[in-house]
Amino acid sequence: MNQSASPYHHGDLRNSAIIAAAELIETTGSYDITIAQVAKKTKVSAPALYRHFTDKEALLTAVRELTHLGMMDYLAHAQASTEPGTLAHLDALGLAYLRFAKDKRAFFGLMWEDQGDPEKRRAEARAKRTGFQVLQEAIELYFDRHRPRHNRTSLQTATLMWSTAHGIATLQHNRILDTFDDEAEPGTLLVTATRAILNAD
Amino acid sequence: MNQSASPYHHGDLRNSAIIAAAELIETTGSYDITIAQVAKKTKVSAPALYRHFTDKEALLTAVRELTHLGMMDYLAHAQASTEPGTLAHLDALGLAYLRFAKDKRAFFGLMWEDQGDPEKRRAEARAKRTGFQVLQEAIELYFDRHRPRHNRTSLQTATLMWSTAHGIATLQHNRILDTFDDEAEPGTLLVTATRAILNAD
DNA sequence: GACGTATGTTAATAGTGATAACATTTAAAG
DNA sequence: CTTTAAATGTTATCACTATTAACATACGTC
Repeated sequence: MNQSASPYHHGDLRNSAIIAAAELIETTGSYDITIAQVAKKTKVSAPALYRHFTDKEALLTAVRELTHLGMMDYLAHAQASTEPGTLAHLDALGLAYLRFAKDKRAFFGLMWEDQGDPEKRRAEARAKRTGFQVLQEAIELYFDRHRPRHNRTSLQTATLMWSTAHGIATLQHNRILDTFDDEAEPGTLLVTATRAILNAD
Repeated sequence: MNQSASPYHHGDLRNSAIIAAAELIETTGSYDITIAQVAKKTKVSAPALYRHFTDKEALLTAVRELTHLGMMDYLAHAQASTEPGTLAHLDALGLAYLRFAKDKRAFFGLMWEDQGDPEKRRAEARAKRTGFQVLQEAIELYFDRHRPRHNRTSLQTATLMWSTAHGIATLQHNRILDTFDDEAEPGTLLVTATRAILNAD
């Protein structure tokens, strides 16, 4: 019962390490963290982490899972605060995405990083798809109420909208948007693009 | 005159190193190269490179300059092979961007990387703007011939179009597009978005 | 209570960017 | 020319990385 009596075994090192890593990413503003930093923050030796993660990448993958959940929170909040099937609903989803990219800058960079290994990529595909499907379903509801002039599917439209939102978010993330247009306001760009994609024939 | 007589001084180490770095990035398909690799390829000791670059980042910055020139080639070719002021001209520019992202995968990743230091970012801003301005001017010519229903400026439109192209390119780059929509064809997405952005009110 | 497994530890390795101290070549100045 | 300073190389060294090896301790089960 007395924890300080047996400090040899941590008890929940795996989860603690994931949280420590996430906190480090949060505070340093970069996902370029080291195993040693995580170990220190968890008050454990660096090799101990290898009992719970095959390598550094595996730890980051675990953080990515958390990150996807975090993004889902943003999307869920947007969903809950607007009426499904409305244009405002789609706007809210896109704006939530931009807000997430800005609020959780380092995590945004981390989560879309290429995994290299096709194996690992597949493992994370589900989490990525989940967010995308939220958008696609929202678009379906929108199309139910507002029949578009074009004949693109909800899937095609979602891909188009996500691409646009992702482009804006990424340019903002890498601080390039200002370079192109110092007046550009990401949110304005997004709602403009959204309307164009939904309505154009 | 006899080069092999005095191999101590390389002669043009700075440029050789930049080219070696670029070739390494090309062949390995990643811009995560090491100073040691570049030194070896240039047949010089690693510290020698520090006579010509303050640090690794400075070397990569030099490669980025080359990369931007390379992208300009793609854009220039697109410009030369289509009639200015036409929709086909704008399509060609966007498609050239996508093709560059695919052909020169590692370089595409490298060139848009965030510089962190605002100082360094400014230094590269010019190169980034150059490509953007090509698009903006092409849009101006297009608007001269095809008065749009909306009243967005060429700058706003260029920002919107670049964001979209960049989003598609980035999702493709990070191998996420398939995850969302395995039928999605980047070029088709782009021309669809282009028309929507240009024509929608 | 003995014993295997899980989970820690410290020691050690190869590879990283970078600096210091030293060597050689080149170019300028006398 | 020759002396000398600057430019540009070299090898040795450092602090730090991810990771593995060898060893130690605690936990759960028979």
